[in-house]
Amino acid sequence: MSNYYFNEIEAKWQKFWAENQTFKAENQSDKPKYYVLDMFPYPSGAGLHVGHPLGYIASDIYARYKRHQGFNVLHPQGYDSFGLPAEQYAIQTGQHPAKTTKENILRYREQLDKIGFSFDWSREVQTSDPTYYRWTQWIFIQLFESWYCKQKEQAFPISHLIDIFEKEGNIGLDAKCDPNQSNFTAEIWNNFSEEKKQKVLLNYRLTYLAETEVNWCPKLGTVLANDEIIGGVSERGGFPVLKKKMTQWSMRISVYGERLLQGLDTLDWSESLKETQRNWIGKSVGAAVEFKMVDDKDEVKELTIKTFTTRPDTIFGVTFLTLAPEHELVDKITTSEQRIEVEKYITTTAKKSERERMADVKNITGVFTGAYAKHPLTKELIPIWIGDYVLVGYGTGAVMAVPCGDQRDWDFAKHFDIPIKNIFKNVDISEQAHTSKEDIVITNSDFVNGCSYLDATNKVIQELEKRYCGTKEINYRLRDAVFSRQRYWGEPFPIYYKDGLPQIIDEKFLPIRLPEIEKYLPTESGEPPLGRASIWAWDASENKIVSNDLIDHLKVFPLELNTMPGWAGSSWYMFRYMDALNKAEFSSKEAMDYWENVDLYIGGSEHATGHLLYSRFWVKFLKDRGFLNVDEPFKKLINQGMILGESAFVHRVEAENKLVSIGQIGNLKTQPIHADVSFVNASNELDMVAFKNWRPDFKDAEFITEEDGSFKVSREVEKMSKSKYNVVNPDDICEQYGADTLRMYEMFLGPLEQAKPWSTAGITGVYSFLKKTWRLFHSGLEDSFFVSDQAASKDSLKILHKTIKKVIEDIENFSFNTSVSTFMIAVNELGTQKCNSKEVLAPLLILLSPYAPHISEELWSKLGNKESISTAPFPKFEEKYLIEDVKKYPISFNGKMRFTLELPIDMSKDEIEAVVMSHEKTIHYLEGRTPKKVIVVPGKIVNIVG
RNA sequence: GCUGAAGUGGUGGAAUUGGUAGACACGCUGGACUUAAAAUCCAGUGGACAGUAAUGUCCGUACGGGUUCAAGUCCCGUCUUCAGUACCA
Repeated sequence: MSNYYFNEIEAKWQKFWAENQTFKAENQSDKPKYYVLDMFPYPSGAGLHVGHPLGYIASDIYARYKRHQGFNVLHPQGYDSFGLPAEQYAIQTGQHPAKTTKENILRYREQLDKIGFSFDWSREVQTSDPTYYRWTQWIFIQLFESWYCKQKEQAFPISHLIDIFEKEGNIGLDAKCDPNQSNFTAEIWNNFSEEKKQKVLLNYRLTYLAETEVNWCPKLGTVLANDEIIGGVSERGGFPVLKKKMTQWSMRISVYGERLLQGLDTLDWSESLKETQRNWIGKSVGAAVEFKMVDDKDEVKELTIKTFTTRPDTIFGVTFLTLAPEHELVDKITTSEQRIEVEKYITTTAKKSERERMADVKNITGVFTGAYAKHPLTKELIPIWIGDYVLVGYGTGAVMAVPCGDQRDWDFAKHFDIPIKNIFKNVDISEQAHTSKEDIVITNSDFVNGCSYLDATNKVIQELEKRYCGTKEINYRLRDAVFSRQRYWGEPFPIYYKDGLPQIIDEKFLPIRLPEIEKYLPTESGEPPLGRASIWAWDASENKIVSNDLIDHLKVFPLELNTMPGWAGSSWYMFRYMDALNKAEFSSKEAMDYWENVDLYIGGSEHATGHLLYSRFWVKFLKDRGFLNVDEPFKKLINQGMILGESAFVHRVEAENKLVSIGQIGNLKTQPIHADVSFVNASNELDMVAFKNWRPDFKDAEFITEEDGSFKVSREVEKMSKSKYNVVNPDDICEQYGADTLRMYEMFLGPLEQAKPWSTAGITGVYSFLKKTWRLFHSGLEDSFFVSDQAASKDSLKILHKTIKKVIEDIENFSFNTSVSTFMIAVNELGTQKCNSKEVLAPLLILLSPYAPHISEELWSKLGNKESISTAPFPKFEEKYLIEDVKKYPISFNGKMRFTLELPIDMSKDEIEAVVMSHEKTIHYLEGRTPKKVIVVPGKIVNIVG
């Protein structure tokens, strides 16, 4: 074989790697470990397009590089195979989601295999596989059986909590729980009924059942977590989302808020991603301030309004309070005169959807309750209003309004003609509020007059605490995560109900398998799809019922009918890969002690507030409970940018069956119509016949072409998607140019983290590079394989070591795009030199092999090697090959390079000085500079650059 | 609004600690081979001006300033684009 027949080569080596298990990782090794992970894909029906493998190629290059460097590398792959699309498809077609999922996975695997990844497939996981979700259910049980001790900042087993209750009650206990939990003594606890005890414990468990206001998406028939909603509509499908009260499982992630925030500082993630998580956690430091209610006789009632503020320093500027319309005290405090108006206001706001409320931001609405509260420091009477700019879900649902220091309070006060009190010295607040905290001097404010923001804040909090009407408080925006979905294709909960209270199904019955149902829709009575199943916990593989207690979920004990959300399975999969076949544990201690956590994680940034936050939460929890030994799952994270598609548009003359080439449009009014990109060549010319066959409705259309007879389309960069007909399939590229070309071209497209459009046009550059590489190993005359054993020339060794240096730097910095250029330069130069020395060509192959593994393996074996190139040690860079006898010292005057001095490399500082002196300039060394960099002062400064 | 990232030829993008901007590739132009096309190979390719030419001079990294012998790179200000997020008190 003398030509570069990439198809044969690639098939051959892919088979070789699979048969020899070349990339199988061992859980024990003398080598240092390295764990490279990709975010595992959801196997969608559309298959992979060229954008999907981008991150996988990058991680594969890194994994292969680390193997060459002598690491024991874990580089697994699997599938996040529970999810909505398979279920929507099931609803439409009646096909079981398990079947579609299996087919999609097979298709994915086929496509992935063609690209030549070095995955260890023996560790594959699928989240929808019962042997996997058995452990997802197990983790859920551990969460249910745990509570969070605030004092120790750690989760503990619920049995400890019961001990504490029995001995001390919950008074003085610093635990994170439902804020409405009241206090009890040990005696009271011990006298509680079993049912009451269970209810109390539910308020402490890390996963709990609660009636919460949830984001209900009627079109999808399920609730959504906050991060699954983008701009008021569902992330999947873009359907409207409403607020609805439902009893749901929740995860008490909020108790981990501070640790999730602190942990970010230890991670090697991009600043923007960390910032996104910080914003999502949304820590704000301030004070809780209590305002006591007064009636007409000025007596303090037992009603207290608790507000949260980040600006305690402005407390003397309070001129009113605003409550959220849904605030529980609204009803109690409203005076009879104001009642009708208040109720009217509440009904109108309740009718508004989240979206309308967001769109309505500029419209100021609100109503006076008629009630007053007493200012905790001045004792003045403060009117209480309600307004929908205050959200019930944030802080306490009530704000102390300081119109001089907050723009929304200012707008509200102006609108309703409420007085505005200025407490800032020399600041004009007639046109807008003064919201800056910097350089302010507080005035008009009793004991904090003349103070800065910081002084005033501290003094006010001190005073509030002394008077028992306020404390320093920290608020987080992070909400507990809703964990129930009213869907079929997800993990069933290991839960049944007894007297309306949730009970854990014993571990020995896990996994609780998904039951078979006839239709994947909610029941007629509105229960989730699982309500259609009467027989549960049926082990199809063993063909028996796993637990007699659970035969019939209606008659014996009702089972939980919700399923877990998509992020359940993906929150811990990185640990399953370490020990994927373990039947006794989710992963063995030995395996986890060895692999620890993911050293490099590559995936899209769209998971910033979902997966990447939830998995950190679960890992911290599992660590607390001693099931894990690491605090963070992903040490280093890289977000690969999206590869966009270049859509093609055919222009149709409005209201006519005429298609016009873009050069002929002129003044015609046209509509763009998506054309499949495969009908368009690099010069934007459309294959008219193919287009007509593809869209029979344009069979008789008239084509107005350019003068040369071609028909041109317009182009636009869009997200790659089936509906835009701009999908480029990696299989086609592999077929036409080979996987090695695809891999290198995807890297060459641009920096890994940037979004960039795919353009098949440029691929020939990379392809011809690989052909040139191939030819480097062949003699020109007979075109046969020929590599010489003779020593390499100095020049070619120099090229090799320049390349080694650059490639190592590039891989370490994830600048794979510039590496490709480096290879191209090296191969061109070696070609020019007619270098065929094994001394240079063999190391070059190893350098290339992470990028283009197939061609490297083939040429490597032709060099006479029996072992796979993937075990060869990476070439070491040696400075000596780059050192020349003569070094060039360009000399600049006034910033312009004037001439170059060529001096022996081993010249000392003094000798260089002498030479420069002889150039009739006055010379002066700057202290601390190396001899290579000489600063000379001849009246003007001259600089020699080495 | 806030937070983060970025702005360099026709295009994607290179450029250690400030040191000859535009590497490499696409595209384009010209040439070789070919009946022709494709493929392949070779040369040229930021702009302006001068010169028959080799070449030379000037201008150029979003815009306006500044520091420096020297700025794509450092500092100040402005604009634009992208991403995330938002009545968050």
